[in-house]
Amino acid sequence: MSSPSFASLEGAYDRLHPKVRRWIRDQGWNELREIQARAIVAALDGAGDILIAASTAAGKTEAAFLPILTAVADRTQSGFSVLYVSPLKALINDQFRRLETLCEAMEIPVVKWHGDASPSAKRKAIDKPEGVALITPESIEAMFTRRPADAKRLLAAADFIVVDEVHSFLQGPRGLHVASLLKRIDAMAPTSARRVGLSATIGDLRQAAAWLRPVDPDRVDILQAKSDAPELRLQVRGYSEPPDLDDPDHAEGVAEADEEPASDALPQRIALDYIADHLFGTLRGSNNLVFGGSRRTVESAADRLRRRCEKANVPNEFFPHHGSLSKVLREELEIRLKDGKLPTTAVCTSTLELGVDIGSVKSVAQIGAPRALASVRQRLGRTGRRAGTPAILRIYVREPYISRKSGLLDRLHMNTVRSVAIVRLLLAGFVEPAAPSPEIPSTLIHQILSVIAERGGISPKPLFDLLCGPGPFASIGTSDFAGLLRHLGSTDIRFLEQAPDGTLMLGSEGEKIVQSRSFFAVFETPEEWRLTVGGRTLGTLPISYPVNIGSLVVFAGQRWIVREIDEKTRTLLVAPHRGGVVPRFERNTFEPAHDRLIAEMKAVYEDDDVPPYLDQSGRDLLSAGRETFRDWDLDITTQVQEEADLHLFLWRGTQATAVFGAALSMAGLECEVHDLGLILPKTKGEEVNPILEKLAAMEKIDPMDVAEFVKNIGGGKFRESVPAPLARKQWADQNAPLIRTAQTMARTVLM
DNA sequence: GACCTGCTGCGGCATG
Repeated sequence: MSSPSFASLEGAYDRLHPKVRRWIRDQGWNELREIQARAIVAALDGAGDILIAASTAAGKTEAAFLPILTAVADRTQSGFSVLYVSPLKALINDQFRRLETLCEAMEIPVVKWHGDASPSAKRKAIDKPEGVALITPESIEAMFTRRPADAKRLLAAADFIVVDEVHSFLQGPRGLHVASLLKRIDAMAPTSARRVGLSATIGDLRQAAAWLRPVDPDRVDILQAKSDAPELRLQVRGYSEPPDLDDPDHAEGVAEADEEPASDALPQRIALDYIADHLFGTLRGSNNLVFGGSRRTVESAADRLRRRCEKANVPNEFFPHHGSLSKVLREELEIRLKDGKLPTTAVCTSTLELGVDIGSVKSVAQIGAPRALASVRQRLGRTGRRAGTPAILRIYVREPYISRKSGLLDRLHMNTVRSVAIVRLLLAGFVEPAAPSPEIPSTLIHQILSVIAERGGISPKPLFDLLCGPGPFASIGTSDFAGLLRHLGSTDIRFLEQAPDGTLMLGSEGEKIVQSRSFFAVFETPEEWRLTVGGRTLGTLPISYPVNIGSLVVFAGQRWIVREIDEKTRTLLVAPHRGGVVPRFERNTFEPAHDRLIAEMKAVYEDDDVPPYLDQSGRDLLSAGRETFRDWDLDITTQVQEEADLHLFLWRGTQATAVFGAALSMAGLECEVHDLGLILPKTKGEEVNPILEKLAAMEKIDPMDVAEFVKNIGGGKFRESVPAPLARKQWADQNAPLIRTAQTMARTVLM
């Protein structure tokens, strides 16, 4: 774990291959960044794995590749010497451009290997595998299942495997997938390749080290860049929805009218209209990113901003960017941002949060209070990148209008308070650690199918040894595994079949799944409509979105009318139109908040400081929220009866609150989760207290019992093929610590 | 009351 002292770094440059040194001089670089010097020493003096954690644009790629190319420069063995694994094709294309001249100077071939990369370049690499391959996890998967013999020839002899954006793999099914593929590459190789992880600044570096090398995390050399965070300028602006607005969400979906209506029928302006006014006045003329939080808000805001440009008779410089827009439209915008010739503001979801090079922007804005520090930091990394320029962040908070009918939760102004809590934790340097992934069994099923496809057949024992043990599926024991195999072989699943000698082979369903092109990714893509105008694809809408001939839709920052519907090819032909409705892209989940964020919200309620970065309206909202908090004595009061409903204030993160809610469901109480606790509809305190007492008094709550009451347990592409007992056991294992705190919570909430 | 990500191999044809 030790990193060399700075004194020993001075000779780092001299350790590099002469051709690398010449390339560095040709770039006109005066010196190496500290993180690069440290990586050179770690890679060339050490023999183990390395984790490089530094902010965007800190030169991580060069930190890894300068020493790695030095180390492999004289290699003659066949097979790729370096694999670079990236979560994004676009990132591979960027990195290819950055590595091209360096590799050319070293006479080391480098090949892009993803779905859109040139087949002939890939074929050439198959004929003569050498040098560096830049590849996606799904392309590795494809190589394993479609050309296993080549997989071994190409991948097994690698000296280094570089994994970029490691933080994006620390939770979720795709991270489990990559970890499993790395393990399978190791299993083919005579000696394990050294792993080099590149990561943004993250909460728990040891977690990342454990992901990178599960068998020996303590021996991963962790190099963290000394943070040279730029000056931070921030503002939190508060906006209240107008009075008498039945449903601000509905209002957001109605695009502003094209013509000014008669003065007696002025449409109600909603908070988003005022936010758009401010964005238009503040951001015009420079490059910026506006994070909208949802595709719907992105479209709604982009439409409002474009209209302001039209009204002011100036060229539009605000464009939407999200995952449902066609690649062409997105790339046009990315190029426009990077070029920097025309002032450009992208209104985006998290699409522009990581990876892809769009240059440095002047400021970042966020519509709606953020829920995670990890993404706020990542977004801030897009601004203030040139020396001497500050990082600018504006948060636009929307709060409901308060009338006499308003409820307690509305009056607490949680969004404003959460924004203040976010800023406090941002300044304190807090970042959420990775949460456990519920998709472990589903992803294991994927890998079982993949290994069998790769090898034709395999016995249960070697299959277990290959996939399980330390690594992504460590929580699956031998009996779980045996149960899973039996389930997958059952007549209603038919993923597997077993030969008389015990060899596992693909069953009829398993065969179909593996043959399909969509097998390579461990995540699902829902069915969608394709929107086209004059043969050009604008993007996609969920198939669940109701459309008719004549439907109006705001999409890609413009307004359209649906002219034709082709059910067979799932295509909508649209034409420009003046009216529009902003579509819903649907999904009924919400981004979880961490324990510490909610605890900080409580601290914000209890304090009486007036943060200087709040505008006047934000200050008013904060102070009104605090007043409500004090009026109800919420520092000590945990139960509040509000008409027929009972509030339980828990002040815990989303996951702990949800687990407590599941424990209550077990006891027969239905409830809804929100940031500060639970709502029990049509419930009285006297009904709840005996149940809480019982929970608090129980010697031990068995997590398996609670698991019975969890809705949508597990997750992942193959969740429906996970045996129910295994799904419950996994949930119980992952949530056992929270079940223990649920008893403490029951005691706290008792009145 | 949420977001994002990825994709083979082959036959048949036109082209240089």
